[in-house]
Amino acid sequence: MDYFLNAPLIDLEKTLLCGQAFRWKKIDEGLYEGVAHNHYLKLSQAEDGAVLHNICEKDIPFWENYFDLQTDYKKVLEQLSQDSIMREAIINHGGIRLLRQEPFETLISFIISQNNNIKRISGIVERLCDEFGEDVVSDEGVYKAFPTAEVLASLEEPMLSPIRAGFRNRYIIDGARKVYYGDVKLYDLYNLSYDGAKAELLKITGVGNKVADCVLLFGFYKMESFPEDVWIKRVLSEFYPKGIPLCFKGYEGIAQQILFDYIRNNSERTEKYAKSNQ
DNA sequence: AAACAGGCCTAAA
DNA sequence: TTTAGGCCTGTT
Repeated sequence: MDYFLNAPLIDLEKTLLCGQAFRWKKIDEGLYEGVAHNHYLKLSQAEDGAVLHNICEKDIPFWENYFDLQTDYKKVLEQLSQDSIMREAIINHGGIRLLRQEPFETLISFIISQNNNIKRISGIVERLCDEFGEDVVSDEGVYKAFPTAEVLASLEEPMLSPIRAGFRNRYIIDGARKVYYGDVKLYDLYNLSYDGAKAELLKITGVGNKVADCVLLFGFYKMESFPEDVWIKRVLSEFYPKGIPLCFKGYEGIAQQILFDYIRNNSERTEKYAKSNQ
């Protein structure tokens, strides 16, 4: 069945391709496909929503959660709009929704993301899945799931060389092993505070402040996480030298995504930072 | 060709 | 505790 996902304001192009997730592909105008949490999906942009093509009825709750339907984006944007710079950013970049991603996939993906660009990150993730992921069979064909911690924990560094992640290979293996052997109880982090969960993630070699914040935001939906990468640092120094406004409170992560896209794309005020690579 | 990419590790003060 | 240099690979 095709299912209309009621997601007010959603912009699939931005939501799926802005760099919060790395397994979605644009296959035609307004049409995308990808794999998330072992579920394949093809979907297309609609007015205030998306059409999920040929899905099982039992998967509806899964996708509603993945696309963060429990968050009222109209209300959130109204709150964020109390800030004038954000109000301007929202005009063209307010259609981004946070995706509620799988924690282990998020962890490894953002380990890979460091000192890297979205295009290459996507390529590395794709090769990682092709090499080590299990099959996900769909009506459209056979796709690959993101590899499990168990599989990645069993690898030695040279075995990862085909994915061309370079110096990140040892980080990937360290992360997988710490998760698989319970040194970091990844799936308990849902129940910890932001600070507590972050301290756990920082035990992993290759996970620093920024990667941890991304994992907390995209993998554990801790909305107060505000990952500060080089782009956001430009936003902060240019627009918010005294810190981010109070009206971001509770939704710092959504604000971050909007500002990230704002400074990288289509912003007259920020075109001096024209992105070189994507 | 040289710099840079949604950073982090390590060594050294 | 903070800071500089280096890092795989790929692109411009």
